[in-house]
Order: sequence, then C-alpha cells, then structure tokens
Amino acid sequence: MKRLGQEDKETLTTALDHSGQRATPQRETVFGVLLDQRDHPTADEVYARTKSRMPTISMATVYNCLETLVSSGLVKQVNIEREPTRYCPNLAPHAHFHCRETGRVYDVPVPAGTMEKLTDVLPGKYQADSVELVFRGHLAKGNSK
Amino acid sequence: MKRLGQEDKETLTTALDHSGQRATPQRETVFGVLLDQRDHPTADEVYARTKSRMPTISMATVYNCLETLVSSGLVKQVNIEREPTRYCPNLAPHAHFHCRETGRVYDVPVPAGTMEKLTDVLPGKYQADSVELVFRGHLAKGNSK
DNA sequence: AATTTGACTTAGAATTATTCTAATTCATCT
DNA sequence: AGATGAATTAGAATAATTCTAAGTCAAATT
Ligand SMILES: [Mn+2]
Ligand SMILES: [Mn+2]
Ligand SMILES: [Zn+2]
Ligand SMILES: [Zn+2]
Repeated sequence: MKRLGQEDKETLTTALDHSGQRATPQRETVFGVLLDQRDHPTADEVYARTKSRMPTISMATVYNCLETLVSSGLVKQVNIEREPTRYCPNLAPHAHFHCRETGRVYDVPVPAGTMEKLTDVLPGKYQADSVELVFRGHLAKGNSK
Repeated sequence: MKRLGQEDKETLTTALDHSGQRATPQRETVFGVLLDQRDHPTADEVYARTKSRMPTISMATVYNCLETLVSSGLVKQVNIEREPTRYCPNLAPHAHFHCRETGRVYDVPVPAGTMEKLTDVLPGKYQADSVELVFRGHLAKGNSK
C-alpha cells in the first residue's frame, strides 16, 4: 500500500492538529510505512522504506517525523536492550516478545485490563502512568513467520 | 562498607570460577559498590564510586568488570528508554519503577510466581526465558526517599 | 497578488555511551 | 626464573541520536 487510506489520513491529521502540528507529505509517508509493515522497524529501516516511496526524504526528517508521531500519540517507541529504538503504531495495550535468535520483535495482545492490573503489585507510593512488559526468548521452530 | 564481606566474596569467587573467570581486586571492588548502594547506578556512577575506593581503576576496567559480573550471573543490566545501562545486583525476580521526575529507578518486589505467571499471556509459539516489567510514573510526594 | 511568517525539511556536524585495539601488568604454572 | 595467558589500561573507534544553521514551503496578512 503506497498511500495512506482516508481513515488513516483523518486519524493522522486529527492527532497532529490536536498537538499543534501539521500534516505533511513526509509525515504521511512515514506514518504509512509504520502502518503497512508492523514489525517494529528501527529509524534506519523506516528511512529505507520511506525513501523507496519518497526518494528525497532525509534521515533527519525521518527522525523528526517519528518524533512528531510519538509526541502526537500515534506511535510508541519500543526500546529493547539498548538496541536502536523501534517504532510501533499499535495503540492497544500490548506486550512485546523479543526473539533472541532473529532479533525480531512481536506484538503480544493481552486480555483487557491485564496491563492495568499489573500495577497492583506497586506499593502505594508509586504512581504508575505506564506499564511495559517485554518477554525474551525464542520462537518454537516452524513458527519463523 | 568499604570492603566485601566474607559471604559476598565467596559468592563472587564461586560465580566467577563457575564461568571460568578470576576474582580480582577490581572485580571485588566493583561488586562491592553495587551491593552497597542498590540504586541501579550507571557505568559512569559505578566508575565514580569505585574510583573513590580504588583511585587507579579505569573506565575500561569498570565496563569490563560489569560485563564480567553480568556474564557470571551476579548482576543484571537494567535498560530503560535508551538511557545509559544501569546495573542491579538483586537476583530475585522483581519489577522496576522508573520515576519520570527524578530519573531514579527502584526495585519493586513481586509475589512469588508473579513474573512466571505473566508468560501465560503468550501464545504457544513463544518460548520466553525472561520477563521484564517496568513501571513509569512518579512517587507520591513525601516519598522522595 | 506580493509579502511576511513561521513551521518544516535538510545536510552535515556534534554528542555520547559503549566497544575495540594494542600495549602493559600481573598472577599462576612449569 | 621464565613462560603463559588473563586482566587492566589509555586512548581511538563506533554508531544511534540530537543539534545546528541554512534552505524550502504553505498558509496568513497586507
Ligand atoms: Mn536482540
Ligand atoms: Mn528518565
Ligand atoms: Zn508493539
Ligand atoms: Zn533492580
């Protein structure tokens, strides 16, 4: 999918507008790249994919667009073990699985309320506004997809 | 506490030996620094604290010692949001709380079996050998300790 | 319609935590 | 004592990200 659908474009414009920023071709393209292939790409990978759709874009702009998308709440950063930051447009609460063998990162859906309930382990003085859950291991073979 | 107790020294020697490495004054001192102040220091902070006990130690050696301790299983790396790696000698399963205001990282004890039970959310193809749980937020005021 | 404004984009330099290199030092073994 | 190899060290190299400063562009104002 080379361009953003009407619904996604609407989502983008609304979110950007809400945070006082503009929708631009670069931002649309980067957002489209993230929506199209949800494999938690790094900035480098986003750059390569975006460049194939918009050859004139620069690395700096990719970083700027990603930051804009994050600040508008449309995209989350996923940091794993000091590896380069990855980007995830899945806004539902979810966990991540990091495969030691391939380095790939997968979304793990969790039952509603699971992430919130985790904060029950926190002593009262800790006020958590976000919860991050990461599993690490390997995929049962025959499941490299 | 400027030096390592007999029990900790025993633990260190055993673990290092088990992974084919030697106990050295530098490694003992770095380990002691981590045991004495369990605030998840960065390599820089470990370096400063170690240098005050052993002024001739170098940054390279601190990194080397930390890596040795991690590889021998006595210390865990704690990575949060692309900040410099922190080091934690707490071997019990536990979660972390990261304060947005101070940047400090706290250990959060969890009931036995809690971390393991989290893997129940994983579809069968995912074989997890580690689980990481990080909360982010702020401390209720009056609890800056 | 021309001008102004400020947001956005861009290339390249700077930053910085960490790793690497190559030269010593040091403990242990023969 | 001499040999061996692990450990330590200073400094260079690496690499993801951020910063800087100059250019571009679209919308708003005149
Ligand atoms: Mn990996
Ligand atoms: Mn922080
Ligand atoms: Zn995700
Ligand atoms: Zn800890």
